[in-house]
Amino acid sequence: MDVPHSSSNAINLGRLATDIGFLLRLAQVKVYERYFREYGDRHIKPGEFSVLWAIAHNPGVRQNVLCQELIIKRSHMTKLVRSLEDRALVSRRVPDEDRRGVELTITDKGQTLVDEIAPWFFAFEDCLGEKMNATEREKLKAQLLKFIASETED
Amino acid sequence: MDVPHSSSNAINLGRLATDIGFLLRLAQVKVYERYFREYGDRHIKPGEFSVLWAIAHNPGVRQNVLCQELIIKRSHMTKLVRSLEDRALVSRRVPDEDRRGVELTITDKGQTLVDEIAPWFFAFEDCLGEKMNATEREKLKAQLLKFIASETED
DNA sequence: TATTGTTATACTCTATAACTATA
DNA sequence: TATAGTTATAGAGTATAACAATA
Repeated sequence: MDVPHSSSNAINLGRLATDIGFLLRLAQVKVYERYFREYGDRHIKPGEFSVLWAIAHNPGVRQNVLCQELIIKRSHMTKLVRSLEDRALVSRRVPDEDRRGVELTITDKGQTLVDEIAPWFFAFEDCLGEKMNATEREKLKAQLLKFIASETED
Repeated sequence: MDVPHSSSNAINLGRLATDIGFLLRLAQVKVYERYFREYGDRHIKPGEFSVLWAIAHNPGVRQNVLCQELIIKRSHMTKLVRSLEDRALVSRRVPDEDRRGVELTITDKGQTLVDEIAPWFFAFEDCLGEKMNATEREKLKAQLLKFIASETED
């Protein structure tokens, strides 16, 4: 198996070069770098968009459910949601049925932003790994989904 | 294709559920969570080990080369290396040939630590995705390597 | 001028724990 | 007691920019 840098570089990473954790980190850093290189001036971060998108597709979703689904810590979600609320992109409502919780709904302004962002956000996704062919990209996604499933509910 | 949470959950993530960037983040978070659940008391973080390991396998490696190979920013590498030096695990030497740089070498104490850590660090790696079979894990690694290569030198 | 490493600052995401309000 | 959310604090890792020393 070909390892990263093996052809162009003097350094020997040994087993680390095929460590799944290491490879996942490299892959994510590459995506992150490219996102900010190409869309850094768009002023929306991947984490923010994922929350906004999830609320848009699940009106009235409870904040706690978002935490579980997107694997974001509660304390961090509080900040993310507040930031979105400060920009009038989402609204919060305390339901009478259970006044401990908060229901989140996207605003018209938020929906307009999602409609504007989603095309290029997912176009970016389609470009990732563009030097692989479509079949290989789908294989990678499928293997990642299996991996995540195998590491869930242990 | 099966998407995460689709069977057990009420929330609809739409296209986000198969977004490569999102999947990479989920996979990495799962690895991170498991590492600290199982090895949190070992007092060595994955990033630290990767630097220590790379120095052990490349005596006299230049700090800047480590930055490029492990994709760690220079300012962050300074802190990482200093932390390792403070624990007497690596030593620094300014070469006469180019006094701008620093050559890194592992100490006897550092080598002893690497010898102690490496077995369980890589055993952890072997356990990741253990519910997938070995062939599928190798496929995932292969696809990740292709992906990283396709996102390098753009 | 360019390169290597350091320092400083800031932001994201993580973790933990204490706290309030509600169930 | 347990749950939902908030607040506070800390740490890792990222980014940027300015800086000194050297090439």
